[in-house]
Amino acid sequence: MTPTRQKLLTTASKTFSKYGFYKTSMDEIAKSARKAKGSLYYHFNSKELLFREVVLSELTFLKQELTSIFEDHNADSRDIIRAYMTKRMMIMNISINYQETLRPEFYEFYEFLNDVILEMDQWEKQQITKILNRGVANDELELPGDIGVYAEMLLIFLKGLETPLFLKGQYERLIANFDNLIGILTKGISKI
Amino acid sequence: MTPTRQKLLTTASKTFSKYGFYKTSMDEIAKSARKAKGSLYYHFNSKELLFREVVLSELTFLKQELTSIFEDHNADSRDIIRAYMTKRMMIMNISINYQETLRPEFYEFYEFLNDVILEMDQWEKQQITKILNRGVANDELELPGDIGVYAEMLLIFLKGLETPLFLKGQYERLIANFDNLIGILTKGISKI
DNA sequence: TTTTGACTATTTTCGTTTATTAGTCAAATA
DNA sequence: TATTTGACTAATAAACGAAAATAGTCAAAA
Repeated sequence: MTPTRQKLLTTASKTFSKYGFYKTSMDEIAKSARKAKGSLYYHFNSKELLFREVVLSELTFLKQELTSIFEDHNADSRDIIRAYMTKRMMIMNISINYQETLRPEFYEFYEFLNDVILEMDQWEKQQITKILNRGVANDELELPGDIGVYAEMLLIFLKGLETPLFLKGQYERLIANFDNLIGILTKGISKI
Repeated sequence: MTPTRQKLLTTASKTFSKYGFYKTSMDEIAKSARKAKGSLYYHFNSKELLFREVVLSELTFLKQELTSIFEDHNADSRDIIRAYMTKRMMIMNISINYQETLRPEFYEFYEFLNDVILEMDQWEKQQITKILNRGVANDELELPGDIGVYAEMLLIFLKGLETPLFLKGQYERLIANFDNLIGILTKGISKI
């Protein structure tokens, strides 16, 4: 990662998060970064690919933060799940460019990001499955049937909350109660 | 409810659900119903008020259907909650005009329906609170703290699922697993 | 009291011009 | 060779006035 590329990427991220993908021009990004537009196209082949990198970097950061949570092998499964969910929502709340991809606009915008989102979904499903499996192995959780399905369900639940929390700006208001809901949910799968 | 008014209302509902609020004209509705446009304005003062009536009738139907569920006083609380949630999603899946109000479009469309939606939310919160209270009284549920807050959380959860299920058209694919998720949730609050 | 359709006022669409923006490339730089 | 530059072109979007469509009105009729 050269300094120029880094500079362009962070400037792009800031500008996109301020004006959104469609209201941001490549000229504007280049100018803000004090670089020529040619450099922008040398490093990122198109506007879509640039935005892709920006969203990808937000998701990469999210993954890092989440990974640190389930690496704590001493914690109780229920606590790990709780921490995972809370942290996930906390980071997503500041991932402004990811949030833009949630808008179900008219003509299926952001289709070029489908694979990025899909990859993240699969990653998350994997991690949650890991946590659940560990919990069952430790005799802390009770999950009859396919554990993968439970992981998928939890993910749907989390993703379902994204619209009310981030697009309708209710994160601040609801996050306090969110703990409550997670409490119920984790109690439902807890053996103890 | 005169026959003309009824005819206009059902025609409006059909047309709106086919083309959406903005792509449907009042002329089109009047013509489809084989009535003069003046009649449309005699019964409903504006296009917005007409759409309001249409959505209201969908929500009224939903209320009726849901009411029949928690009137069964012999059923176990957990089963009632499960039935409530499943039926709610089933009816909403066919409430096309309500679904249109879920789209968070650019300029805060459908603001004129805010009070209708708010009223429905309050009604639902009330009903869920009732069910939970009964469950606690019957010693079937365990809910320390404010029961109203739990009801609100359940509602947020249900409303959070509306976007993935209806706007992203995943209802058919996910409804099977939905039961699973409700199972976990209700187990979390179950005493038995 | 309800229904009608011709009528007006307001919005939206359309076609054209103008301006902006995405993307290219040969030359310069390191 | 790898990177950076900015003038350049092609594609897209904004601006705008004219034409069409649509929301809403109203006097007459049923």
